[in-house]
Amino acid sequence: MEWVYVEDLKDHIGESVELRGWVWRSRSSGKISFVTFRDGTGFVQVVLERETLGDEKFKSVKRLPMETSIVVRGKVREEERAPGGVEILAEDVQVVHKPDEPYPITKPDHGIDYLFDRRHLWIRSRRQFHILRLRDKVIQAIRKFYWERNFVLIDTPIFTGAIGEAAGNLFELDYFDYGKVYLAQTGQLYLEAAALALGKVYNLGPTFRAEKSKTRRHLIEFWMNEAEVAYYGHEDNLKLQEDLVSYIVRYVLEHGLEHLEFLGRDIKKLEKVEPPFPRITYTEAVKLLKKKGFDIEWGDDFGGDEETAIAEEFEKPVFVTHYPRKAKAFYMQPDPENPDVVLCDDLLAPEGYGEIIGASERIADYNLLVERIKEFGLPLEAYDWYLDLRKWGSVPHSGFGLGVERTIAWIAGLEHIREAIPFPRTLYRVYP
RNA sequence: UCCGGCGUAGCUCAAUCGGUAGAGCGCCCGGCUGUUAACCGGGUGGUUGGAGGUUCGAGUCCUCCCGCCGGAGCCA
Repeated sequence: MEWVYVEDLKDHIGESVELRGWVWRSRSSGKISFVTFRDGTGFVQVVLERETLGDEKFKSVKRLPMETSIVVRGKVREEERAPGGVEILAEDVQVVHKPDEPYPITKPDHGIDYLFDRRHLWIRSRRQFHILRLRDKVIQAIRKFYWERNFVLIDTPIFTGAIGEAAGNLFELDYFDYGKVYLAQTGQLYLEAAALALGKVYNLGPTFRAEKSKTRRHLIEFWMNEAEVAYYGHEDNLKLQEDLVSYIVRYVLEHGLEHLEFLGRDIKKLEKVEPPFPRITYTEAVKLLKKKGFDIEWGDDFGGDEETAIAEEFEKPVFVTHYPRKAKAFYMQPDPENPDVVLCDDLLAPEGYGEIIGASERIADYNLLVERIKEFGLPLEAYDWYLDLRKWGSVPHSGFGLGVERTIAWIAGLEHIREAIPFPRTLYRVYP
C-alpha cells in the first residue's frame, strides 16, 4: 500500500493508502470515533468505525491520547461532513508510540509564556503549522526573486570585527587569542565588497542586536535579506525594493493562500500590494505628523506611533525618503540638492507593522566617507578594508535590508513578531 | 533601563467591604454511529510566586525580592 502525505490526498480519492503521522485530537462515540490526524504536511479527519475495524481493534484505538504516533491504512473519500471535504475511513491503525502522560497543550486557551516554554511542542499546533509554512513561502519567494534576476548569493559572516552601523548594541564574544569579536548586526559592508566583485548580490541569514527592545516588532535574533547592486542609484534602489516586496506578496497569495485563509488574513489588503508604491519625503512626513497633532521637530527620528500614523494614510507599503543626515548611518550618500538629507528610504508596511526595509545609496567618495566616519566618532582603523573599496574602482552603489520576520508578521497578519520565527530569541527567552 | 499591569488546581480564570478556596477545560471511569474546541453522568485536583509585616482573621492591605505580560526608547 502506497505511503501518501496528507497534502497529496486529493490525487488519491477512492484509493486505499497508508498515512504516517500523529493524532492531533480525537472525538469518540460509542461505535464511531473521529481522529484529526496530522502528518506535517496537513491535517485530515480519520474515521474509526467499530464495524470496519472489529470490536477488539476499535476498542484499543477509539480513544488515543493527543500526539500518539500512528500509521493508518484506509480508503480516501470525499465527504461533505468532514472538515476539508476529504476523510479517511480507517481499515487498520497501528500505534507507533503512545504517550504515557497527557499532552501539555490542549484547548486553545494557554498563556503566551506557557506556550513559549513549550515552543518545541507548540509548533505542532495548527496555527503554528500555518505560520511556519508561510514563513517558508516568504523565504522561497525571496530566493526565487533574486535567482530570476541573476543576483549572486553571498553568505556574509556572523562573526565580525567591531564594524557595522553602530558601536553599541553588539553581542561580544571571545575569539581565541584574537580578542573580542561581535555577532553580525548586518552583512551590508561585506555585500558592498561583493557588489564591486560580482555586480548584483544578496544575502539571507540571521543577525543579532543586543538592544533591550521589548515590543511586538523586535527580536534579538532575526533574519535579514540584504541586497547590494553596483552602479545602482537611489531611484534604482527604490524600484528594486518595491519589485521584491510585491513579488513576495504575490508569491504567497499564489502558493500560500490556504495558510493566509486559516489565519483569517484580509486577502484584499494584500492584493493591493503592486508597484508603484507611494513615496513621501521625510520633510513631508514631518509636516503630515504635525498636522495630525504629533509633537515632532525636523531632525527627530520616527517612533512606532509615528510610523503607524504615516502608514495608515496609504493602502500599500510607503517609502519615506530623504531623512536628515544626522538621524541615519554614516555611509549614506548626501542628496546633491540638499546636503542636510541623505539618499535613503525606509519602507513602512501598512496596518501598523512598521519599518520592513531600511535602504540607501552608499557614499562612493573616499574622502567624504573618511570625513563621515570621523564625524560619527567611529574608529577609522576598523574601516580599513571598507575604505579600500573606495580606493580602487569606486562606483555609486545602493542596497537595502529587509526584515524577514516583520515581513512575515505583516503578510500573515500576526499580532507579534515572535510567532514568525520557529524558536524566537527575545529579551528574556533563549529556551527552548 | 523606564512606565503600567499581572502572579490562585496541570491549563484558562473567578472569589463582593479583609470573614468557610470555586468554575470550565484536562486527566480517570461509564454512556452515545457523523463528530467539528463534540456531547451527557460520575470522580480526581490547592504551600493562593517567595520572604517579612499589619490584623481577632490576609488570595485580598503594606514592604522587599522573583517571574511574566503590555508599552516606551533603539531599530529591520
